[in-house]
Amino acid sequence: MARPGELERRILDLLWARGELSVREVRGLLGDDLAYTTVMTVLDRLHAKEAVLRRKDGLAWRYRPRQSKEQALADKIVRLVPRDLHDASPLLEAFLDRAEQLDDDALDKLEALIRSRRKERKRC
Amino acid sequence: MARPGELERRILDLLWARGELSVREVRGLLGDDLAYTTVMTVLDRLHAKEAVLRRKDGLAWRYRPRQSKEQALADKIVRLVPRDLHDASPLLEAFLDRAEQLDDDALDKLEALIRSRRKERKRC
DNA sequence: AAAGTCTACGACAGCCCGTAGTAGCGCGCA
DNA sequence: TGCGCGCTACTACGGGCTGTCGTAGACTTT
Repeated sequence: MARPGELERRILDLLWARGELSVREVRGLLGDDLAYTTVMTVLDRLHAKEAVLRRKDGLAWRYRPRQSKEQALADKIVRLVPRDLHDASPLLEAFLDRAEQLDDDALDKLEALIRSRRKERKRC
Repeated sequence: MARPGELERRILDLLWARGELSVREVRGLLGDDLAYTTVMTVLDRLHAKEAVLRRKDGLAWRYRPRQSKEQALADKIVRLVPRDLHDASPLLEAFLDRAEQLDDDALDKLEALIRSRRKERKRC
């Protein structure tokens, strides 16, 4: 086994890439020769954790992500950040570090977001 | 038990607050009535994971964080964010959306980072 | 009715973490 | 000089999470 959670992550990635998949489809896309029930179990657990939604399609369930990859990631990060964090810059730098591709457009958008954030804050 | 890792986190927080502590000191500051060896085991595991450094002081070890709280957080985030993240704006948007903790100060810093990003970009 | 497809449920192993006991080592004190 | 105290190293156990799968039953299709 690689790091724990690896299989769950790979399956989630497939769902993010494809939108909605059945157990059989996920199993095929994974390519490893996992047992059908292995994939089913993982999807079932993801559903129990409310990481994915599912909908009946005939006999079978079809699974889809509950939230976008970005939202999921942002949630994880928010859960990681302690409320008493005093200096946020290392955190923000870590973000921007990862984002080589931030073009001017994206930077504009972010600034706009910050401004609207400020306004909102003032109102409350 | 609360969430797994809880005790480790509390102990790390103590080290970040106090700088350097012995097992006995940590145990006292925790306040729970944990066995001495419980605290020792956790510190030992943190050391094995290289989350803390230690130095002999007479018979005993004294433990201190390997990195600042902010750096540790940034590292965790970097590990969480995939390297193939092409467009960071959705993520940052999602983050700004979720992060009620971000105070004005943090927003200022983010703006400053964006500005310096812009400048850097122009230069290249 | 038989064969195939799905699901629900149970199971087991391995890792991580909280929690703790035991054994042994070194130092200072009676 | 030997004893007790403090500290460490090692071992252990239980519970939760994850990867992995088997079995049993239900429904569909042929």
